[in-house]
Amino acid sequence: MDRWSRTHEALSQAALSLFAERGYDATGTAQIAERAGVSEMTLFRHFSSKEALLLADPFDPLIADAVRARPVNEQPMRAVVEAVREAWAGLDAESTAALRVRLRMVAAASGLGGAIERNSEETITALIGALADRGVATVTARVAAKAVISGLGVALLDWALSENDCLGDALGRALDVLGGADNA
Amino acid sequence: MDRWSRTHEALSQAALSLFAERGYDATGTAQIAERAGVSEMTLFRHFSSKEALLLADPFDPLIADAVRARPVNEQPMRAVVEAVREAWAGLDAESTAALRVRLRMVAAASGLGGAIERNSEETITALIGALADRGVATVTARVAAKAVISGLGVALLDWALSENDCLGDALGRALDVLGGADNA
DNA sequence: CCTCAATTGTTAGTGACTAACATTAGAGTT
DNA sequence: AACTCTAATGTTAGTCACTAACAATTGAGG
Repeated sequence: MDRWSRTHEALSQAALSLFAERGYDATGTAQIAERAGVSEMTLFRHFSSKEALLLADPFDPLIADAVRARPVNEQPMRAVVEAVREAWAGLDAESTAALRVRLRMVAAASGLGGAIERNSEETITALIGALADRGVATVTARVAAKAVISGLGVALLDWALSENDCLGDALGRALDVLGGADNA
Repeated sequence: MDRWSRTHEALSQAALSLFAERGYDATGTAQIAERAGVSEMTLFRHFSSKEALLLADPFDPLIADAVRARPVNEQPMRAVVEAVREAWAGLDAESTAALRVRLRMVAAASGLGGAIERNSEETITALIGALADRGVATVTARVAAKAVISGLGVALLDWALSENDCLGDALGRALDVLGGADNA
């Protein structure tokens, strides 16, 4: 663990604890830097924005590999949907709980609409690449990737706010909708 | 045309002309207010943000009505997709050209990713309402509406940057993908 | 011990956006 | 024409995320 990783971790910890205590909006970047024992400038060298401290890409880039494993002649939307379904199947209880905490903060904060997609750029890019490998046109790939991730973001927020719902079920329902299933 | 509408129009005009001259990023809200002959405070009373000056809801709320006109047992995604297709069919050449200009500014500016969806909240809300009237679950409705609008935003940006492409064709291809067609 | 590059600190600033309160314009009434 | 009352605007002073330029420091390898 080099110096960079240490401060990176310290900043993340400081941010999450402060967000939990006072809420996202009421927490300033200066306070986060102070608790991490670091200057504010350093904070922005490690995280491009304040919201990046809360949403450090919870989505997994292994989704792209799952897309590549789908049947070649499958429709783009369905391929992405099924890939996401498989990729999210193996998520332990601990990560799930942590994700829920983070997403609840997103929901509680004002002005964080679309924050999930904004911080899923890497995942979207990976998805586009995987679809391109299947011979899908670039525009088509971008449309499908963005649509699925955006829809998924809505479902994730809804799940995080609900109390007794299983993540797998919530995602499954959303993916059914996105894939064109007949959910009325 | 009352006073409110006049300043509203003046602000919109001032903003668009300045964006065209110096670009979005290089234009400050103070300059816009000055050219409109108005204080900066008034600007924010008329437009909730700087980007709202560029993206004053180009999407039509009549999309919701088109959803209501779709067959009741149609899948949510397909219903929304087809409704959008119909709603955008009647768009004159002038509006199309103006839309292209605006979207090119969006593409040129930095930090305006997701700006389209952010300013389509009303359309999304309307879509959700229309889907709810069909008996679709609220989560399902939100997922479908958000996914379609997000995917559509990507297609719109791509169309705006391309030179010789017909808007109807571009939208049609995107909607096919979103609806689950077999576009490889 | 020295060097050099990576990492961090300092300072000063920009620009979008907000709050509280004073001021004006303008349509309707008498 | 004077009067009123509300919508609309102005003023001031501020907050806060984020950036640029440059100086200082840490730490690993020679």
